[in-house]
Amino acid sequence: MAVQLRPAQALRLWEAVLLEMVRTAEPDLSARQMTILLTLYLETHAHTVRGLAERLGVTKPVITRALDSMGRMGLVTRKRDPADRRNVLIQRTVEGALFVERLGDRVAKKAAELPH
Amino acid sequence: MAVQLRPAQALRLWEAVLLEMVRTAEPDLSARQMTILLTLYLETHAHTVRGLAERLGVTKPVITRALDSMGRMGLVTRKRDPADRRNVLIQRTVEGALFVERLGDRVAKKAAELPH
DNA sequence: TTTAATCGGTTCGGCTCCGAAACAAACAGG
DNA sequence: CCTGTTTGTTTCGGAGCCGAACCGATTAAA
Repeated sequence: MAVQLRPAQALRLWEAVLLEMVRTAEPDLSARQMTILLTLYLETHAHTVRGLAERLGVTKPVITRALDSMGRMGLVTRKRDPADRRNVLIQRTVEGALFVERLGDRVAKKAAELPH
Repeated sequence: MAVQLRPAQALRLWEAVLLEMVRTAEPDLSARQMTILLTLYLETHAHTVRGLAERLGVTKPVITRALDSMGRMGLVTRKRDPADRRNVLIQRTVEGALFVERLGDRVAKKAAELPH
């Protein structure tokens, strides 16, 4: 069964989750950083800087800087591709996986609490 | 009937909507700005700068600047409170309402397209 | 009336981010 | 080799945001 979510409910859900994010402001991720993080943890194949830049429709430095800051937060790691040493493969971390998992739980919880 | 959304589905939904936002990047709103906008359009009572600052847990200049930029985008307007002229009441605009409405439709559409 | 409190806005130095361009390293083909 | 391409990073000037502190206007209290 597909997920039934009316536009008004969607907005309430979006606001509730955003408000909790802004208020707690743990690792404060921008929309771009959050998109990169979710892409990394939901699309399981290997990811490169170039691939992420194309997917998001941004330039390469944006990805490099986002990976820098998320790396400082411990959410991702980088490794040279041994097969083609020009490439950098972005790798997941335990901390990053936990962060994404908490986000999923948070959204699901807010959805369950929505008025009918 | 409450909204049923598993954590894995929630993450897919979040990623899909964020990706579309980043790629189109129309009015590019930060998490704080988006939260303010949704608060204004979902909580129908009158809003002041101070009230919004408390709700989001941020300082007043943050709200002032967010309202400045959203005002330039045509998403909100400000008006002095005639009853207490120290207050500034934030007002909705047609353009802002349309923006919020599009967001709701977008999230609902992505939710309906989610795999089971 | 004078003093204090409240409200939104502005100033300030510091920090982050932006994209275009230049760059170094690594491959590919002749 | 040597030339050209690809990949990720760095540099650069410019723009925007940050919170603490301060400011001017307004209201409330003494």
